[in-house]
Amino acid sequence: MDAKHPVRTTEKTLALVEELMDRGPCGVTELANGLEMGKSAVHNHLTTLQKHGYVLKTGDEYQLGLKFLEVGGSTRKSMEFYQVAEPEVKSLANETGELANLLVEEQGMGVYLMRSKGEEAVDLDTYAGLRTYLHTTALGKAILAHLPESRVEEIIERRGLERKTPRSVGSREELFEALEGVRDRGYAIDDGERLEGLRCIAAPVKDSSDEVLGAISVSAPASRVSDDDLHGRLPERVLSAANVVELNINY
Amino acid sequence: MDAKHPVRTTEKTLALVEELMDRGPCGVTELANGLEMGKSAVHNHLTTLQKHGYVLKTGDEYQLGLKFLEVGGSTRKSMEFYQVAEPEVKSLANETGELANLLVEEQGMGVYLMRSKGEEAVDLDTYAGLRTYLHTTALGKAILAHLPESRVEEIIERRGLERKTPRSVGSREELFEALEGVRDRGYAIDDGERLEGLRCIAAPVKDSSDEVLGAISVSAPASRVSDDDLHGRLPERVLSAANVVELNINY
DNA sequence: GATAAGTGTTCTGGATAATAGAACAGAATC
DNA sequence: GATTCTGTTCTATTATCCAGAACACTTATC
Repeated sequence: MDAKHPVRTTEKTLALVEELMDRGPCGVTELANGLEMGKSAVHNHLTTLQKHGYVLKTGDEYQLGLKFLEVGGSTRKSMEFYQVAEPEVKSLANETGELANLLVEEQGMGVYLMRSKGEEAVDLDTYAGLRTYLHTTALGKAILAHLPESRVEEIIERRGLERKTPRSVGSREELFEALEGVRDRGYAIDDGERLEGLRCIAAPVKDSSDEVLGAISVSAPASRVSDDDLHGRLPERVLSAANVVELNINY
Repeated sequence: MDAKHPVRTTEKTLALVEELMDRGPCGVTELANGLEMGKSAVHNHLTTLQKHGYVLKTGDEYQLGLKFLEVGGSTRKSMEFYQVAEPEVKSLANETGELANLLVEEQGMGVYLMRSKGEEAVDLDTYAGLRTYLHTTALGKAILAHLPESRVEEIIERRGLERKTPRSVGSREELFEALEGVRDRGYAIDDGERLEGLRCIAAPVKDSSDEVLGAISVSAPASRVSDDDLHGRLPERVLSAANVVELNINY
């Protein structure tokens, strides 16, 4: 699993990229200080990345370029699950008027593949590509509930169970209890755990051999989701969307 | 502009990433042959990228992970132009029922920031992040028409004017003539140049100091776009969308 | 079922290349 | 106009990347 002979130079480049992602546009000296590297080394890495389109220079500042979006967009486009689910998530958003999301698991984390806003949708700070802990969202719990228990244990081991808010899952017992509930109901719920006043309903998408491919959700402000909706109209609609994707994936 | 002291190891990693993007999932030997590198070197680079989430391994095959989408999505999200234009492109798609696009220029190439499909939209093989030559699309011509002539010359020098189809622009004279027309009309047209039977209308978005930020377009099959539409209803709608973005960007 | 040819992975030391540090040029600040 | 910031260039030395060989497997082939 771990690199036996890591390429240290590459690791420095990647650290530089992530530093640039966190800081936004900035100069050579600031990056060199943040990464504890010499200015000349940082400069060499930056000009190399620039040459290949991964970094842009405007004046004396460097920033990430859209080449990452090209590579990322291309990998997303090559995923059958995304291709099939995309139109369904879109109509889910249009029909409910709320925010609809698509999440997959990768290396123990949740990755948003897309989000689609309906007419009235709240504007969360999620975006395509954003990573999230699986145990902190309805989407993540819908996925965890249908992974083998050993995989779930691995993921807890690797990523921990840090509490995002006081109301959220924070222990192994709480999580497994929650996952049991998800399996019983068929869908996962987040009632203000991640964000006060926000309710989410998520359903898993499984392939023909019952392996979970990802999850679909709708997020809406509590003011527009009655307690009846939360266990009636909305889950029905989300489950139906997930079901259509399953049918289209399995031919 | 060019790296004086390029980091060769980083360049090898980037070459590996692009090879992986072109080939899709594949093994160590295939990559090593394609890149003319030793197997052990390729293996070291792959495990390093995997360690940081940029590459995934399934069985004996390696493939790109969604970390690129994270970095790319984050850079896109940090662009004010995208933030402001995104809802407008979406409603342009919904109201016309066709395919709406958003393009920016980067390093002499066009980069699609997003595409939004209306009810009847054709399904082109464009995707967020895709790069295209500027002179081959209506979107690109809308941008070129509002760049300083010296920039346009630089871009021609750097990227050439390769013809995509027999009908498309293929010489400096043709291009500058076309750009003149775009400036006169206020919008750019692609009438089957890029793809037989596909008509596109694109309008530039400029900031308060008249610098072009990008372009918005609608693409539709010729069967649904009359000659009247091509110079009436559609450009009006696209220009209006571009105008709204300009107003919202300049406060 | 034995052999051969494929795969990915590990290991090593010697050739390669990354980088710290100093020096430079230019901008901004005081 | 001196000082202190920038980003950039250069070089020598150190660190490290990588070819090539050997390994453990799996898959073909006869």
